[in-house]
Amino acid sequence: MEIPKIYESDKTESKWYDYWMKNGFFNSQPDEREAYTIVIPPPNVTGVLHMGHMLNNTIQDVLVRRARMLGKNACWVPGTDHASIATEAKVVNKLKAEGIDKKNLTRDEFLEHCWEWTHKHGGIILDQLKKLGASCDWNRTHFTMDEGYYKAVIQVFVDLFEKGMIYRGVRMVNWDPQAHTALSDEEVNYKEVNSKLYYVRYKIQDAEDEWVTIATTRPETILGDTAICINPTDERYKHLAGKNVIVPIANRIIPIITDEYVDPEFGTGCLKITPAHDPNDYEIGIKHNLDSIDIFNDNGTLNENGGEYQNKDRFDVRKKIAKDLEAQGYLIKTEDHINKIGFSERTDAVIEPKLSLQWFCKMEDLAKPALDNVMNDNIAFHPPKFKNSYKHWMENIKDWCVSRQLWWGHQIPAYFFGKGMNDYVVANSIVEALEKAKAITGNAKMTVHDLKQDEDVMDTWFSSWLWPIAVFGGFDKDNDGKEIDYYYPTNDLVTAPEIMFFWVARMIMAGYEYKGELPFKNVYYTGIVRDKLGRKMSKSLGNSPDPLSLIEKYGADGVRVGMLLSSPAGNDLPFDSAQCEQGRNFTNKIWNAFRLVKSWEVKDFEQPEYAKKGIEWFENQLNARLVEINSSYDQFRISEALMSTYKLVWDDFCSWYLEIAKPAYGQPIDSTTYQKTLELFEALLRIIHPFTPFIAEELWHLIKERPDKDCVIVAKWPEAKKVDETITKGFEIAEEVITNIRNIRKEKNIANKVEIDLRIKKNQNTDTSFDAIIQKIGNISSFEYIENKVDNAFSFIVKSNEFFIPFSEDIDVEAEIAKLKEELQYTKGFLKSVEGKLNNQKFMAGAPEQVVANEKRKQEDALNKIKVLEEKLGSYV
RNA sequence: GGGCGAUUAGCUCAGUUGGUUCAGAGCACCUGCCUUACAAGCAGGGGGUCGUAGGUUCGAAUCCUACAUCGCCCACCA
Repeated sequence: MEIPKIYESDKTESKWYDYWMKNGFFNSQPDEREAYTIVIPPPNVTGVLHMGHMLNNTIQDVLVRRARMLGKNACWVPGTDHASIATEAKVVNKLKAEGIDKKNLTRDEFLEHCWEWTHKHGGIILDQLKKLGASCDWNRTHFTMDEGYYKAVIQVFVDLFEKGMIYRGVRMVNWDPQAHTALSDEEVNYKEVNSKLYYVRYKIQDAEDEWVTIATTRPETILGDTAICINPTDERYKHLAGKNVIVPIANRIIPIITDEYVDPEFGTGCLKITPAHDPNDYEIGIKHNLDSIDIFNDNGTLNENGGEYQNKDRFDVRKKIAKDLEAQGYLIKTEDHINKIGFSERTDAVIEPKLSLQWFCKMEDLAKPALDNVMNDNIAFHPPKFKNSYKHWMENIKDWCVSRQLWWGHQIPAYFFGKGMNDYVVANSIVEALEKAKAITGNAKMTVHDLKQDEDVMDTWFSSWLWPIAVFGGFDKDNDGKEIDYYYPTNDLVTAPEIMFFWVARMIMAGYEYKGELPFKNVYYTGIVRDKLGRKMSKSLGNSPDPLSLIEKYGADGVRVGMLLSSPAGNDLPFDSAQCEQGRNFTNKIWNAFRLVKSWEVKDFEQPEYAKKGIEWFENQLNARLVEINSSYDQFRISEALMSTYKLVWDDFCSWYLEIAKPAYGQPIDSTTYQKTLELFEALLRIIHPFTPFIAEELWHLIKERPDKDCVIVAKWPEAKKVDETITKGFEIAEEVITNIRNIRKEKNIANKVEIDLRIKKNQNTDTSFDAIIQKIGNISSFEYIENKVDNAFSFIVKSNEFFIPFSEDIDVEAEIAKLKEELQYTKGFLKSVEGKLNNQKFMAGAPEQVVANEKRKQEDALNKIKVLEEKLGSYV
């Protein structure tokens, strides 16, 4: 069989992915096995795969694949999120490009465009995941607007409403004037902005040329002022309390009130109050019973209260009004000022605090169990440091504004039967609503046409917080519950810390509210994928490589390894394609190891001692690595599990084992060693499979012909047997001897193919069981233990034993002496420090027994070595 | 403004309750090799007073206190 020298990933990946799919290896049905469940964080339906997804989903796939091999019934549920505001924004833009204005469409027409867009783009990201090797149960693909899911969301809304946990009210909300919708606090990002502080004076009513000056960053809101506020303790202004002032330009009369809230140190110590456009002013307005004048339209232009500025944009008005104030002598001065301004997470528009009628969800009761069960580690965060910010958020949680003035999403199931604020019912369907409305109004003649459903939809997260329950039909009353009982609670959630509040916290709340139980046992937080300059990878910066071309270039396995090489949980991943290159090199290394093994000619003859010993060592070493690997996995230290796997393959197997086992050039290998090597290779393929599934499967089948269902993806994870420390230690000594031999070969320019002799003078009883390996690797023709030192030889010392390589030419005695002296000096220094400790009475009294014993052993070893070195030096004189 | 976390080799990170070979790994780097599985490779090697300053201790990367720098989260100062 001709095997190419380079592993060709593109030829194998789709082949095996199709094969796995065909055999249904990704699919899961409840059975008697233990379930292992992950629900995917559903990506936005209209998105494409980015590097963050790559990292996130690689981790999930690694966990799922290993769980499957551990004999669990692994179920990874994929799906997408309708992403209400993001998708709606995209569709609006797309229509705009086609010359269609959303305003001219009916709701149904617009939704049709949304669905079209969803169907066109929805599958892209899932297909990309397949290229990465994601072993999701695709039969279970869900979408947050699927019929059943939609029903569940409505049902939860109705339920919470009936429990009194959802209410409707006028509140100051974050208004996005571009998307024309309210946003939750979590959807607002605050950024520092250079702005100006305008000092504006207001004339005191009925006074001769008496003025009061306020400082504001938003002069346009003067048109909405309904009071001036001062601190009651402020001596400068005390006398003004109760008087009235005239609002410049608007020429309205407003009162001067006092409130502790005002900081006398800031600005002039006088604050203008605009209850309709500032959250604090709103509070003060309520407290002092002030009027509230809304001056903005929903799109950020001024409304009829804006007078001559009506229909102009808020930022234009700011400039214009500043000029006008100046011209009319109201503007005293302006100062540069840095303040924080809220921006919409989705549209990046400057948020306008705005009074509006919205739906809210009470959080206090929901938050309690969600906080407690994270703090007590019933739900474990990895890394645990995220518990801190989770706690802080949960303890200061505010009610959740769940309504959005959008069309794409789950429409709020409130049905209005009259014009009043409270003339509505909340119901699962319009039929149900009609019954309720009839009951309330006593109007038996009412029909569905008398009902008008609330136009708004719900926040996207109001659907995704139900994900771990809804994907298993947990809200469907007609469902037999077999699925939800079996798969819920899920095991691990892998997600980004950015959505800890948006999503993770709320899933936990929903879990306790609706299942009385946690939704997952572990939350693994990934970091942010950054470029070499430390910038977040994003489409707008154009610094993100295309995942699919990476896969094309390095292979999916190579990319997976590259992503995981240095990404401990919670740490950002500084991405460098060199890491994928390393990953690809790793797959190639395995490939070539396989080529070597397959190239051997096999014959029946007695197994050489070195091979026997090599197998004994490697089996032990494999167990040792397996213990490390399992422990790393159990602690969610995926990068460390990968590194141990990497070393097992590269260092232990390729660099040591294969070099030991391989026959001399042109010579055959004995069948025992050959069979054993294949067995060991299979064990390696199992262990690498979660990280590099494609090449593992390819080699699994190249090793031998197998029945259909015999695939590494469903093979058993190897069992870690007890590690024999004497083997580990013994081999370490052999390694040290071999390294010394290699060094001498290199220093003296003795090619590896030139055989040499080795003589050993034993001064200490050490493990000799790997002598055959030293002989093989060192290419030693004659290997003997002797009593006396050898003249004219290169020499070195390992564990007080002297090794000699006799050489016909004269050796450089001076150099040998210098080397010995140096080593002697070091050892003496070492001894001194050890004896310093042993002579310290406080150390002897305070240190534990074991530590003292160790120091004593170190002393003994050092004394021994000094003796050998001195004798050796003496022999040169 | 409040809180949290970090600072260990050029880079990315390990380092479990202070005490064995505790100063480590991978990559990068340097040297020598196209040796017959792999140059996407092999063999060997250099490199850090563990952010700074104090303190506790027989002993500190590890514990304590300040300070410095960076990052994250939260927050209504106009």
